Amino acid sequence: MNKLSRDFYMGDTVTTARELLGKYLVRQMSGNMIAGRIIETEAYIGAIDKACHAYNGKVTPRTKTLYGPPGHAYIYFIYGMYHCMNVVTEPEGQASAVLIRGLDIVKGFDTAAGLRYGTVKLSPYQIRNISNGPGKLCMALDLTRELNGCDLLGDELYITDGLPGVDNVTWPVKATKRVGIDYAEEAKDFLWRFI
DNA sequence: TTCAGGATGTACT
DNA sequence: GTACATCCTGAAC
Repeated sequence: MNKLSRDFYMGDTVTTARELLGKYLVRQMSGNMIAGRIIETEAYIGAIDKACHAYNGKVTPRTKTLYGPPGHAYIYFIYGMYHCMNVVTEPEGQASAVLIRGLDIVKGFDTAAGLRYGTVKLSPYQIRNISNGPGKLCMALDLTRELNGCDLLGDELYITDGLPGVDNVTWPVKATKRVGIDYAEEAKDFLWRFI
């Protein structure tokens, strides 16, 4: 397993979004580790994307991280109760990021279940829904604003191209329209969502 | 199995 | 005051 390098995040955001599929998001906590395969992403590019919080050079306390150097986590609070996690891409000064929308938990399932539901005994319905959405995966991995701006080349939260004992899986990549952003007008039609 | 409605903090008008 | 990169619950098919 190798951590993805800073260079990986430096390039084009849409390309990075596609390449993040199948990679592993790893969360290290005291004594516990949770890892999940990335199965769904979306690209957000501040300069030209009305859906992005930082569209047209907007800077707010919330979006500040987006302008920072690549390879950092941008975690924000939405709808009053949920978090979403992005990976900051492109060089410092470019407000671009890849939203992680879906994960397949491959390590530390019980720990993730405890964080998300408060129990390790889950119904099939709960197992299916443990991390198949941006808000859900943040609950399962305990991603909060505490980790906003966290360096993905550090030890607490990072992304690798493989894990010991876990087979890499590949499957056809689909590019689709993004969801939940109808207000963004023409930007909602960009094929920037990858499954 | 799908659907409508509510919860709720932050940022922007 | 309004809208938001969401999810869960409960009700109807």
